[in-house]
Amino acid sequence: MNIRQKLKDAGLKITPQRLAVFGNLVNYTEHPTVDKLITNVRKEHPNIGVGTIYNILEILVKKRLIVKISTDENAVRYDASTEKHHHLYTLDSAKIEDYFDKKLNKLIEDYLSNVKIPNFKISDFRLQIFGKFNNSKNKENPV
Amino acid sequence: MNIRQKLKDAGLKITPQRLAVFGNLVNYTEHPTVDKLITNVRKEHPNIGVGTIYNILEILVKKRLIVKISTDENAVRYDASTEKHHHLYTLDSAKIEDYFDKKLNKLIEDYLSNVKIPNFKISDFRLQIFGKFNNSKNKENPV
DNA sequence: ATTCGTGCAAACCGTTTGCAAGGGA
DNA sequence: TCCCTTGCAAACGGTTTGCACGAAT
Repeated sequence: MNIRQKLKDAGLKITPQRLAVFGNLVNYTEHPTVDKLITNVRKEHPNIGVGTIYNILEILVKKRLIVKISTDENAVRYDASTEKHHHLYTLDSAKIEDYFDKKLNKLIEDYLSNVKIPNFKISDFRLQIFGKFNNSKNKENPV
Repeated sequence: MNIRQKLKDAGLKITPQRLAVFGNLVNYTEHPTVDKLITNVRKEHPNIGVGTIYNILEILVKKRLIVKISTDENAVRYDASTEKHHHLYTLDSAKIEDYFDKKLNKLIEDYLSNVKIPNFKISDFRLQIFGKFNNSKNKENPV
């Protein structure tokens, strides 16, 4: 399903700004900070305001088209991947990449369903994997 | 090992402020925001400055006595637990609790050591478990 | 005496808000 | 047309920085 359709299904008007912001998130597996997102989007839409971008992001989160990612920076990042997955964090948190692994999903899911953490009802989980990339291809992503 | 000793081993001078900040983090498994931490610490040290607290926290991180926790809030949280563990996030992120589970550690560790993510060298991992508490004991923690 | 740590206050920067003008259905 | 969305700019709040004073060795 494409971006326009997702926006429409969510009951949102299709605007160039929303297409740009949403499209930008969808097309990169490295999850930019809002700051970087703004830079990217302004290549096509030089006059887009930061308020607009934050507004769009919040709406997309509310409509569950994207999701906030935890970081230990003072900046939020967003993830437009719909399929369940995990994240690879580089040590300096300069970027966060998706990691898809259905076997891992199931492994953890099965385990957690058995342990039954006392007094805690699990709704979801996500693995943070810390480390670093070691090939040149990933060292510098054009985002 | 107690707090004083850890500070000393790290080559840090022992000051009332550092004891208060570090001690406060150690004694609560719920990881407060800095804002809350300041409130707590000021009960004993009304004149401690925010700069001092941020400064202390940064030093403790650098000395690896505490660790930053990822959140999707616009506020950093810290964790003084030295033993490897995971985190329980409540849906509104109002608090983050520790979750210790050696079997889970090993399960994931074994799995990850086999999958060998291409071009990525893993140094650590941490599971984020989202959900909510459902007993009164945990609903309101006195922190 | 020198170095390190603290308190204070201003600066910084990511994010939020308010409002008038503009654009999609 | 009507309401939703945008651009702009000011406000906000968590964090950082600079600096002079104070404490420890």
